[in-house]
Amino acid sequence: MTLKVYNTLNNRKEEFIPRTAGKVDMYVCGPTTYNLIHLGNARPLIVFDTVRRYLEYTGYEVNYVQNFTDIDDKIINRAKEEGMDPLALADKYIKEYYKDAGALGVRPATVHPKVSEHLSEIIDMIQQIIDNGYAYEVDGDVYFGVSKFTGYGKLSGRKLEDMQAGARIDVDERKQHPMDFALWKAAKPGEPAWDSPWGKGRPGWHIECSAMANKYLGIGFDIHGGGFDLIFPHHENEIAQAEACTGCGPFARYWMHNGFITVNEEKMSKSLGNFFTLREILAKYDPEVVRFYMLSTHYRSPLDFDDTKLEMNKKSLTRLHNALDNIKALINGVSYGDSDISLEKEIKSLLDILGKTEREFGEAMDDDFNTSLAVACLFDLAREANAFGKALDVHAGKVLPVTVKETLEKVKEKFLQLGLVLGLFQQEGAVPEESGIIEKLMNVLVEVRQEARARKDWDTADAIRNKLGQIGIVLEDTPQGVRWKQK
RNA sequence: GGCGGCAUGGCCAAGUGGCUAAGGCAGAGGACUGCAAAUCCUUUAUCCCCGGUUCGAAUCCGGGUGCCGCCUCCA
Repeated sequence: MTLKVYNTLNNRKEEFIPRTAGKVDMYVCGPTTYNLIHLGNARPLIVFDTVRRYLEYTGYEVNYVQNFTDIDDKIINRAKEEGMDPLALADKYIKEYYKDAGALGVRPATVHPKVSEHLSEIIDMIQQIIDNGYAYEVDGDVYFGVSKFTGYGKLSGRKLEDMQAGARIDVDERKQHPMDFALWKAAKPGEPAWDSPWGKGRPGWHIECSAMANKYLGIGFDIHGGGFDLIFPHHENEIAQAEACTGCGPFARYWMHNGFITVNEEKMSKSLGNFFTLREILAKYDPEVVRFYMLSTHYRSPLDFDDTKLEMNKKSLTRLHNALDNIKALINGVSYGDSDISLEKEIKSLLDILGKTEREFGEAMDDDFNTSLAVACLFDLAREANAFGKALDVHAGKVLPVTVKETLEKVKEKFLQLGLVLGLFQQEGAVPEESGIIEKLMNVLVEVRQEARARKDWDTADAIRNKLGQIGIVLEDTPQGVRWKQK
């Protein structure tokens, strides 16, 4: 099994070979923290968190760097509106970011560097680029001269000549080439500013990632990720800066880009009125559903978001949870010991399926992180496990061989393990609180209902079940006894 | 205008040359159940259109149609 990764740099799937055996260094562009993160921000978080989890699952040690852009025009404008200090505003939304990411089951990166804490690295890098002849200063601004960097356009597959023709921006006459971009912006009155060899100012947008990736991972690190829209100009510029500074390349070896999220088939944007913060979605849906939804499509494909699909995915996920619940109920609700019931054939068959699931799951993920297929593997296992449970039903009430329990434990473990690679089932281990009082109350209700059923008093039995149903508690009568769960 | 992507059953979505085109949701039928729930079994596709390459194509090539994205801050 070898991992293949689609590399935007060459527009094809390539075998993944890390620069250091057993280790992966990856950098993912993080949010500009001027607001709560929106739906679109959530996708790369989930995608690259899953990439990281899978790499770790296959034995790599992953060094994961994700920046926070806490110095930026949008932050400055927003801060002005709210009468806040820009850095304080950024800091506030960094805290909110952690809440949202955490809810989605996204683990914190190994390092979360902030622009505001890396000014000296950034300034040093800009100076080096100037010294190397790739950048020039004009009135306190510093621009990168794209025509001097021969590799410009290699990531996005664009040629400078073509871009010139299509440029729609007002060209700053001080630029040597219309596509030149700012490494350093001179401060206007009232803006946050830092001292530099070119006077007071702040970094341009692209330089931060080059500088921080370089600091924490060094030139030639393994994976650089982000959204499709960042290919140009952001990532193209990152490459130009880093390689112009160090004089060598490649800056990063594998470039991965996740597809966009659309809402009702249109790009999400404030002007179209289909802009959603993650918070708004999480108010209506379990974060696990959102995560599952995003992983149900390959990361490079566009994904359309709407309530109908969310609802569909919620039901799909429930099927997986039900399978897990069914397995657990069999483990806990059946007596095991010496038994003359033979289930060797069923056990062997289930164990074969288990091995097959694990293998196919790996093959799916090895193929450029095909989470859609990987999820299908979980559904296949769920069906087989349920069928196994079905086979046990005919022996309800009898003592079953311990090997059955051991098999079920293995299935449960593998199910949870593979689910966790996708970041699912993270709540499974959660300990129920409430000092067990709800548990006790439910036992009383179930007992009363069972007594009613014993004397065929269906009206009473059904009334209890229906009324519980109205408050979101589902009762299920199974061969192994009564089960209840919250909907 | 330049560049790139996509088009698979009612819906979502894998599959990129060859056994019966994964999986999920919804629908239909059956089993189980006092009735349910959960679950299992069965069932639903001429892979956008037209040409071509090939013994053989959803899958490769050409053309067409439709949709989307990037080129400007954007995940």
